[in-house]
Order: sequence, then structure tokens, then C-alpha cells
Amino acid sequence: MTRKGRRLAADAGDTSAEVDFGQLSQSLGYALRRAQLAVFKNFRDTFASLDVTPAQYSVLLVIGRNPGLKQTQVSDALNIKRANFVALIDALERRGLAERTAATDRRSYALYLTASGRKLLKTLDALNAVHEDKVAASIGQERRAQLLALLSALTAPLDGGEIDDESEMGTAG
Amino acid sequence: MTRKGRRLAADAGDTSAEVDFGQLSQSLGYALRRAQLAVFKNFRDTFASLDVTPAQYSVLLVIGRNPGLKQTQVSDALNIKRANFVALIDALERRGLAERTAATDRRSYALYLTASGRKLLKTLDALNAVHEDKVAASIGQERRAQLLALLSALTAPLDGGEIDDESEMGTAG
DNA sequence: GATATTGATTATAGCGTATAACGATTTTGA
DNA sequence: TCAAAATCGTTATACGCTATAATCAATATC
Repeated sequence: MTRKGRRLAADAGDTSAEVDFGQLSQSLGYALRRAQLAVFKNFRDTFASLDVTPAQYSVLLVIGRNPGLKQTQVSDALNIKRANFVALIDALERRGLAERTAATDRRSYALYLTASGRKLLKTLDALNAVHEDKVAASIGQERRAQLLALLSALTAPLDGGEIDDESEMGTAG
Repeated sequence: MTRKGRRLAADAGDTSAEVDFGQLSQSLGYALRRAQLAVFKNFRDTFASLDVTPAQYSVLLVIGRNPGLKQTQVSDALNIKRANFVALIDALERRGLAERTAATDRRSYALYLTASGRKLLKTLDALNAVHEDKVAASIGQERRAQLLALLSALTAPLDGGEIDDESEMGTAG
């Protein structure tokens, strides 16, 4: 029996008592939020033993693949305000995973991973593959790829190019 | 060469300078996060004139569709900690949109929308339809439905049922 | 009727995010 | 060349969202 509206049993009122979610059941934003929280929770659980957050992994990954970037470049790429990036890179440096080195432009630093940072990143990449597999398990690789495609199709226009109020919409299929 | 990794032009270093995102480009979590932020931003923009947040809309909607629920039931349904729900419902009550009324169980309140709350909710529902249309415009109704289905298929198992570490995975397609 | 549980609340702490302002440095353009 | 503007990293700060523990009143349990 596939109920269309999402419903939950209320632990409190033991009788009947299910909650009608109305249009929330058809809301992309609500579904995205729930999915994102669930996936991030899985990520955090997977990475908990190494004490690495999603944001930290993304920073290590970007520095590892783009050695020598300055802070602004990394933070811009990851949509992190440069002011908030300071504490992030501080923590990674304190743990001996990344380092700020002098750049030709003396206002900035060139960021690199340390040997230990590169080594950890390899572990993290492997863990991340495990995490992605776990997440994809419920829908399978094919649907996972579909989902990725749909998400970037959804994100790109909202993110960068403004949506014109006057533009025809709804028949993009 | 079609670069597989997502890349961004660096505004700073004018030459070359694109950022390699590596496995982030194929990460469901990262894609979900970006999509969710983009969609929520669109929501906030759409609802800004009425000063209603996504959380507030969800509360009004659930109370409107389930009059008489107690705070715990609403907050549980929306995955809001009951402690944090207090300020939320306080604000709605202060604005004259919802009200706490005496319940038979005198520890709790029965929540209802006021007349003004019901009226606003109608406006919000209309606005929400506009918002959803705007969001769906980039991918069309068909793909929007696909996306919703994929998201709930992804969320449900991670959310409720634990994923067994020993279970076979990856070939669910 | 003593004890445990529930519902709402307060206080508090943490994290993520946002802005403004600052000092040092580099770039610019008159 | 030199003053003004822009850039880079940083600090301070504030807001929102989330999480936990503790409290009080009321109810349920046995």
C-alpha cells in the first residue's frame, strides 16, 4: 500500500494519530533537505573515527588536487566565506595535515598538504568510496547517476544564471 | 577533452587557474548540499516579502492540516527538537498566526491556526506552488517527479532502516 | 500513594554562515 | 612616482539552526 502523503505514527497518541504532510510530500526543497541530512549523517558516521567533517574533507581534497592555491581560491571554490575559512585551515594545519607557505604575493599563502596530509587523504578517499557505495546501495549505481545528473541540472540554473520571471517554464522535458 | 571534474574559473589568478574538484564532482552528498542550498535560497527569496522561513511554513502547513496536535507531535513529525520548537511556535503565536489552546492533558497544548493564520497559509501555499514551479522550470515536471522519487528512495533507507554492513550493495538497479 | 514518565520550557553550547573592519601588501592610474 | 583603490588574510561579532541537560507541572504506572 503506497500512501501518497508521507505519514508518521505518533509515538505519543497511541491511537490512529498520523500526521498529514500535505504539499510537503511533493516539495523538492523538503525532500532535498531530508536527503542531504541523511547522507551527511552517513558521511559523519563513516568519517567519525578519523574525526573529519565533510567540509574538512572537501578542503583536503581540493588542496591535494590543486597544490599551491591561496586561501581565497579554495574558499571561493567551495563556497566558504574567506573569513570562515581561516579557522578551518587553522585546524588542518594544527593537525599537521596542511600548511600555509610563503607565496610570491606576500599578502597570501600557498596551501599544500603535508606528507601526513597526503597519506590521510588517501584513506579518506577510500572511506569516501565506501560511504558513496553505502549511500548508493539503496538506489543502485544507475539511479545514482541519474540522481547526480538531475541534481546538477537543478542546481546550475538556480545557482549561477538567474531564472527569468518571464521565461516559459514547465515544459523542459 | 571533456573534463569530468567540475571546474571553476579563479577570479584571482587571471591565467589558467581552474580548480579540480576530483571526486567531489561525483559526490551525492556534495551535489545534494548544493542543490538544497540553491532551492532554499529560492524559497527564501520567494517568501521574503511575507517574512516566512521554510521551517515556519512547514509548521503552519502541518498545524493547518492537523489541527489540535500537541507541540511534541508537530516537532517530531518535522524532526525539530521540542526544545527548539518553543521559540518557533512562540513567534507564530506572537504574529497571531497560530495559538496554543488548553488540552485535556493539561501538560500539553493543542495547536491551531487562527483565522489570520489560515488566510496566510492559503497565500503561502500559492507562493509555494510558484516556488516549486520556478525550481522545476530547469528540469521540467517529468524529471522533477523522477527526482522526488529518487530522493525518497535514497532517504528512506538511510533515515529509518539501518543499512546492514554485511548486506550486498551496489547492484540494486 | 510513591515512582516513573511525559510535555513544555529554560539555559546553554556548538556549528555554520554572514558582515564589517583592520593591517599588510600589491595594483592602479593620474 | 605616488596617492588611491583593490586584494589577502585575519579578527570580531552576530544570527540561525541544532543538540543536551535540567526543571516544573501534570499524568501514568504499579
